[in-house]
Amino acid sequence: MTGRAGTGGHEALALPGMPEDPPPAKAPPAPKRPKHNERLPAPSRSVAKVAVDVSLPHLDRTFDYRVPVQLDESAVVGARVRVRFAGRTVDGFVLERADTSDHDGRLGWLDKVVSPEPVLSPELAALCRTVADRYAGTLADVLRLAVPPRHARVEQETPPGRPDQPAPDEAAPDEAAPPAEPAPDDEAVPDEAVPDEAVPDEAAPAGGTRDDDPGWSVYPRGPAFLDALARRQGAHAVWQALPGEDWARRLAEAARAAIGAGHGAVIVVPDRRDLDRLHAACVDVLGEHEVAALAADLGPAERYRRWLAVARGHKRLAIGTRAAAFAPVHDPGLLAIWDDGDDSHAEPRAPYPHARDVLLDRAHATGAALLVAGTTRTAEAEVLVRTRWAHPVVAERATVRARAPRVTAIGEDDRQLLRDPTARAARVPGVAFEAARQALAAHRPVLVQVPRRGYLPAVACARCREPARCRHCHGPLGIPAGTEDTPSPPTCRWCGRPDPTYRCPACASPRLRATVVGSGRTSEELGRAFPQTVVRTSGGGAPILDDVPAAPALVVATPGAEPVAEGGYGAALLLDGAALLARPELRAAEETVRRWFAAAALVRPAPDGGRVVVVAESGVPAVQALVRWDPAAHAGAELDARTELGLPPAVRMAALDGDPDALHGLLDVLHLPDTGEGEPDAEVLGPVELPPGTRLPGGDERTERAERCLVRVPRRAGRALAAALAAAVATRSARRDTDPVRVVLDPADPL
DNA sequence: ATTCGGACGGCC
DNA sequence: GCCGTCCGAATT
Repeated sequence: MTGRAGTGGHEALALPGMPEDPPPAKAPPAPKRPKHNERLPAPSRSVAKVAVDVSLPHLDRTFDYRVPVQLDESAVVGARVRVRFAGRTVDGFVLERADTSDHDGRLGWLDKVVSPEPVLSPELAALCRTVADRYAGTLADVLRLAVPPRHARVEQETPPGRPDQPAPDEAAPDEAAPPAEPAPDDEAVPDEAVPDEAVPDEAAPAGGTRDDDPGWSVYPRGPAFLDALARRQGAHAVWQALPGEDWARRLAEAARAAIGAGHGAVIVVPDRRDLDRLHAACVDVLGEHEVAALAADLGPAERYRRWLAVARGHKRLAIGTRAAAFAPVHDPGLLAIWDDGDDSHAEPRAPYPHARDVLLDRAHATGAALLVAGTTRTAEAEVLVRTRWAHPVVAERATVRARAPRVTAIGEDDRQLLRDPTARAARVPGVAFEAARQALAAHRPVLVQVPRRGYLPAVACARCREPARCRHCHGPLGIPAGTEDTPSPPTCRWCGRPDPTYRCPACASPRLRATVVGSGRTSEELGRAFPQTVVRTSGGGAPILDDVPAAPALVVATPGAEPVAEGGYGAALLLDGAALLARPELRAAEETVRRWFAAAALVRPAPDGGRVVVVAESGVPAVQALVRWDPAAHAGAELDARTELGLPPAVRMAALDGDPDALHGLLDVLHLPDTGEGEPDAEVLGPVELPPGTRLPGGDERTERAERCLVRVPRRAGRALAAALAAAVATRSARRDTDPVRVVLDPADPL
């Protein structure tokens, strides 16, 4: 009220001299704002539905703003804008223009169009929404992963309508690109998928061979897959590349099939090294002007420049590391991922999407073909095959036998039986020395794959093999780098305390042995055994080599850093397999197989003398898979084992990490999906303690006690689980229960 | 009667 | 998350 006595408040409204339509109560006829400050709404479609850059789970929806006439032209769908939100100015994207709003209250004005560049197409927005939902995350978080930061100068370099290369059909296919069917919620991707007529079982009508891509003809379904690409039939394939395969070229050829038919293509690889190789192949097959290589380490300007070229339709093939799964390729006909078992395909930022699953969702939404490729097959890819959502593209056994090296397994027992003096003295058994000797004699390089980096990183009891653990914090003991003459005492890798008087708690032996031996010592050992031979080291601290010449050399490499050898390696030695397989992780076997095959695939075929020696018991399935070169069978066995144990991907899981109170708070408001069909749809496992020092997102300080709960549901309930978790997280966030709980769906390693 | 502050709801 | 509002308790 004003200075007047309050008793007559209501009558005051009736007093003469008031404005016709006064704002309620407070009515001093204050000096009017001048007219030029007023904003008028755009004549039509004056409502903009905006995705605001606010990652609060309970605010994960669009908000409507009034478009002023001045911004009518520039506030296009997909444009970056600035709006007032909760009293602050925030960034956002226009998702839609509409005539009306569902919002009852007054709409705020769209403050500013940062740029009229339509960076967030409806297709990309829909994909991000789907990914957010699948991972129980927010759209804002996914948009930050999918759309790189703007670089204004780059945007100005080339006007949007003027591609530097003639871009045929620039306008038409863009508009013709919209998603096929909006996926009904319950029959989405392979959880519940129905088989489709993706790749015909017979070879294509044209015959078994495409003269332009003879490389794919080695695989019985290969040519049919390329034909399906050319016809945009939405083929889904799981491809196991043969040893020695020029996979990069095959992928480039697949992209050419899609692009030749007027569509786009996306290919995702694990790292920069693979990207460089793929880029060279794509330029070779398709020419420079079609290819955009997207990598996170380019720097903001170059990153945005290339991304923009894709978004504007100037480049139809986007290749890159995991974020490229979102690359705004128009009308994609092919979506491919190479080596989907590599853990760098998993995004480390919330909501932790995996590139393979992003592409899967995208294939579903757009009707594009999906190609999940690798030398080996993951259990996840096996699910696609087994549900008949995807067809396997694999070579016949005879072809495999002709291309694969000969594999010999040497177990610990074998070593002792052989009474091999070298074997007892060193980690490298005599059979391996012999294979290496032969290869070097044939003037071929020898690949020596050593796990992890460093020098004796982990140790165990020499008598009973019990892993040596810190007496203080139970972290793993390791031996820091030192010299052979003056060895350092074992030291905890978590807390850093040395323990010079270690005794095994199980058997009291003071003696220790290495369980994982780094490349340094192996290099020394082999160097001594072949004194006249050059030793090259790749990875594990040393620079990574891309390739090595066809000349005698010992090439010591860590997994993922194996150089390609010109003409192939004469032999490969895979050391310390037992230690790899013995790890407790869910993916220990799968990962070991993946590393072994990656190295062995670089070796010459058996008929040309190529040999692989793997130090591991020959009876274990992983070794069998390598000996028989049957990665698909191993994936099948792996999936069977996980089905038996109720582990992903046979089931869907969510990991919930947080301090005990926060976890309880979340579980209290979590309504787990339950269809009431007898068996329980969801199980909560745990909580278990997480290792000390586990960082939680948003946790300012190190949480004292971090625990993990696992929620397990049948695959068909995966979406419902994500929805339930998203709702629970939203409830908590609306209540300002802000203690961090990290929700990870399909965690790489739930154990 | 007036001021201050913490809780809570809404955010277009 | 942050702002604004509302209400109760402390303060004048």
